[in-house]
Amino acid sequence: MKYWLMKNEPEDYSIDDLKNDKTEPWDGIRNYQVRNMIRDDMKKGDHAFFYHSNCETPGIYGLMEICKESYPDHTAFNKKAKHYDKKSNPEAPTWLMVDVKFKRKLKKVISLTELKSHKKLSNMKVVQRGNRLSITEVSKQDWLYILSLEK
DNA sequence: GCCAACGTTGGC
DNA sequence: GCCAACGTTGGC
Repeated sequence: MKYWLMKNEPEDYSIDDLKNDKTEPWDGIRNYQVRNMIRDDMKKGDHAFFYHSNCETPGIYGLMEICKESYPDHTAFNKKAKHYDKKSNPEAPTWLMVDVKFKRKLKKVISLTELKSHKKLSNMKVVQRGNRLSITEVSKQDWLYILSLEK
């Protein structure tokens, strides 16, 4: 079982949207590193943090679970979709997505500022300068440590 | 809204 | 295959 941190802009889709929808395809991944990760390493039942990026308080807002392993991201073929990719061929899809299931919101938001203030978490990708991957793996140790900050 | 960091594109 | 130009991400 692995643990992940998945970023999204709340303006686009937030933890509250996921709470309403229960499950949702995590589409729009257009980065090869991230695609390879979800294709090769992400399994049904893995746990993930829902991270809000590009907003007033970037940070971890909730917990979710991977409920469907990677499959073609059809939004890549939709000219009207935000992340349409004209080079992607439906016969051999370049881009993949997984489905996520809402678990719960955190009792309190663990902001990026707070994450950065903990030396123990300095190995996390999300606190490192210049990190632009929208999905990163979180160690079990860090996962548990972050959950302990919720209290 | 600015801009640093980094990925991608494409000319050569 | 190099690398400059360009686009995107995302914190601030």
